[in-house]
Amino acid sequence: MPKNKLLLVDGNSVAFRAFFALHNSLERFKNANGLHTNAIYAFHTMFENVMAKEQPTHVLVAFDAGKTTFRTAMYEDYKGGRSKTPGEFKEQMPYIRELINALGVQYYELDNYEADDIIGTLANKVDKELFDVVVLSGDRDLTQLATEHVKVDITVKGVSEIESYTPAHVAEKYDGLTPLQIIDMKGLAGDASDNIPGVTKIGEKTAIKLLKEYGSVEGIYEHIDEMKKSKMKENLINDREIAFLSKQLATIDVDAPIEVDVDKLKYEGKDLEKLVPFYQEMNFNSFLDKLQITAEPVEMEDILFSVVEEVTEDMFQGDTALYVEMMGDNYHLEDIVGVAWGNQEKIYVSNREELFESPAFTDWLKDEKRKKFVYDAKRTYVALNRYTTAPKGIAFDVLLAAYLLDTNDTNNDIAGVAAHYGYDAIQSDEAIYGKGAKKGLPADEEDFFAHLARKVAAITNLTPKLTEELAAKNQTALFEEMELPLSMILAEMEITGIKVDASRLHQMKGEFAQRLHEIEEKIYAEAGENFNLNSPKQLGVILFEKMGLPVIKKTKTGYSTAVDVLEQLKEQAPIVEDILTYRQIAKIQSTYVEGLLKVIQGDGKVHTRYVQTLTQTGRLSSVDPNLQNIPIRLEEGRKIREAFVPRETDWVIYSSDYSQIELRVLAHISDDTHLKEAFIEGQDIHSSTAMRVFGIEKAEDVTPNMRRQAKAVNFGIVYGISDYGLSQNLGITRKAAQQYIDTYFEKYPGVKTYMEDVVREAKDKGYVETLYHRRRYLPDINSRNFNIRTFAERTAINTPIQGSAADILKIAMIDLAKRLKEEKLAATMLLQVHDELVFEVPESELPRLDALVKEVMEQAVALHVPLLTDSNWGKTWYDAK
DNA sequence: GATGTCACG
DNA sequence: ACGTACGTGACATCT
Repeated sequence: MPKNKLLLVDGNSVAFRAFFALHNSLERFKNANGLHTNAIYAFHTMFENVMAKEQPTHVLVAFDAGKTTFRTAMYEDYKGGRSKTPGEFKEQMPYIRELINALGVQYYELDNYEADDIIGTLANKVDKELFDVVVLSGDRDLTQLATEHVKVDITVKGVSEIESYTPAHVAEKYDGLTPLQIIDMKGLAGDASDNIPGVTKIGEKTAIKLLKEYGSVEGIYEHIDEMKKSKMKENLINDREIAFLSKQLATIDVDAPIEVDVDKLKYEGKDLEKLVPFYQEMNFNSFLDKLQITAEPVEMEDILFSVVEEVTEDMFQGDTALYVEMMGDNYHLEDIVGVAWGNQEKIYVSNREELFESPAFTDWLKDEKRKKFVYDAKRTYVALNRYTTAPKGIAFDVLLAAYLLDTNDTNNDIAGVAAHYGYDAIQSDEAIYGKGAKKGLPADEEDFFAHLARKVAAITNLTPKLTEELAAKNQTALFEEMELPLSMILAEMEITGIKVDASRLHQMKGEFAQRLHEIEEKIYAEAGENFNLNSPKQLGVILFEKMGLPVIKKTKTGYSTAVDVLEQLKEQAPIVEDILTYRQIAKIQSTYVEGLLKVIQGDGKVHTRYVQTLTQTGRLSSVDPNLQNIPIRLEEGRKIREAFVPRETDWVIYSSDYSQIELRVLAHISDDTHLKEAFIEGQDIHSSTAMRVFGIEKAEDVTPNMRRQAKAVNFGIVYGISDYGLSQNLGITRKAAQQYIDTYFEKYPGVKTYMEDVVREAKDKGYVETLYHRRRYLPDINSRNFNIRTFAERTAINTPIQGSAADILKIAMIDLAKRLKEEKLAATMLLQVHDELVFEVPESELPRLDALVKEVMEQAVALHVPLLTDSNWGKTWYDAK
């Protein structure tokens, strides 16, 4: 029979260590009620680490009972002189007990005794034949307990570093001492942290020397007469009583009157019923997520549902939750493996293709009046559109709502979102389907159906909850009038896709391959050897070791070879220029030419996916392929745009973008007189800034260089400026950059006030908002760590600007989709690139589209300054410039 | 899976 | 004194 293992944890000292392990993140660890949670969090991590490492069969956490113990009775100054325990720590102790309880572990305390004594007694008492013992503490005093069957783990640093004390390790560390002699050592040398006095002038070193000769405190005093006359001997004689008292104080009582039945300490696993709500209360979302994944197959209550044989109309009564399952991310291509729908009364599940043909089902999908609640409307829409018909009447999207409520908390599956809102009758997809190569449908079809049914139940449960939360945060309109309608428009844009001229790309591929080959050969010749040009590591060795170029910047792992570094080196070695060219072409070749070719579908188009629930600011992102970062700045790359063409030959690509939308938004929110004036009068904004910052009277006296610098300042303002950032960007000194900033704020006091106000508000409320109540929480805004805090401050400044600009474009898109339909234009909206919309349009419709787009975009919202757009068109996206 | 680099707004 | 511009995604390399 394998031996049992008993883990004994010194609750107070581990908690105390935990508190200080994450002390510099104190302000980041706060739950919704303002409770600090750093010690709870770190305690949890430390405890789980040891549990995983030791795999004990039995566990107990011991706590100190109170202020007075038998030791204070002996020596009233015991543990005296300690600085007061911080309030931020004390408030967490009750929750640590609650956590231990939820982790399925018992704790124990005993009047008059410290945790040490409980641990010592239990370690001493258990049957050594049946049990090994592991002690976890933050206090080295406990090392005296180490024996052949008791190992003492002491937390050393951070949350994960532990030092294990066995008798052998003690001997090694203390020059041959046994664990029990540690007590004698404390008797002689004392212990400042517990305020144990010890003998005058004797420290650890001397104590060890004495103990090696005489064995123990008692041994020393038995032979004290034999010692030669010395100051030390005198001290020993004078402090005899103190020595014995100190030893007694340092001795852990291994025979305390405790009433713990070791058999009752058997570890039976976590108590999920307590742990899930505890994590929720503490906002420990990462632990919550992990729980979904690693939790033993939770015994879920059975869920009632019907597997549909034949679809009938009565299956679609009233408001209904709908879920469409696919095994992969790309809903443009993935097979639908199952569909479930229902409400409180009844849930239906089906994996039969006939479903999509059945009129009862398709009529319901097409009926706008019969409301559908879903998780991820766009995904649902695109998939169903492909199999049968586009669903109408989608009235709620749990994923989208969760994202709006807290942008930090999504990208989870339903189970993650559900757990966050206190609903746990569902497991994660990973738990049911597995992950990586092993991902697939469960062996038992019944498990799969039950999982789908639970998703429908979760959506049903969460819809009213999240609706209420949105209202509480004043986000109902944002959700109902902006994000949800937009998701349908995005779905249509994705489905439409944009045509890509593969032959053009193939042609470019050949040309670039040729050029790359030539540059490569040249570089190898210059370097005198062949190496992997794509490896920054190998390139670093060539440039900075072999060729001896000066190291300008380092990364975590070695030399930096980024553009700004190479730019500074190109004077010194011709190879550098070639490397820059190589990098530029290689990027275009791999990411754009080859990358795009890989994702062209059978219809000759690419169908991106806009991720609507990801960014912290409200922007969209685009994946698979990313069509929001197609090259434009450099001519070489810009050519890629020649491959983006309209779907019909007599059509053109039309593009319209907002001019300076972020600075206009800033002018609006800050209400700064001069900034507003510049836009109202239609001035060139960067020149206007240059005039004010450099004190120029006439516009024609602004040099291109001044304008360039002013442009950088304007960018900096939007990003939450810092002297360092601006100096890097402009290649000027920090002092000069600071001078620019100071002058800017002097000339634009409204902007300065806005920045101060928004940061103060963020510190106050913990979040910032856009014009349309999109919210971003900034938990770091009050951090004591300079870097973390200032980063949050810059974010507080930038987010309302970037986010409101995103709001405006979203509104324009919704208005435009509506108008295009009303005006019965054939023109189609294809892409959104943050401040730009791209369409394809029959040439004959161009004038009408141009007028409409301009009108709608410029009138999308009314700001204190005008909104302006620039538009262009041509045979390809490249030509729409 | 993390890291460095580089494409976009 | 601290060491940064804001927001993204894809690719190649290396652990």
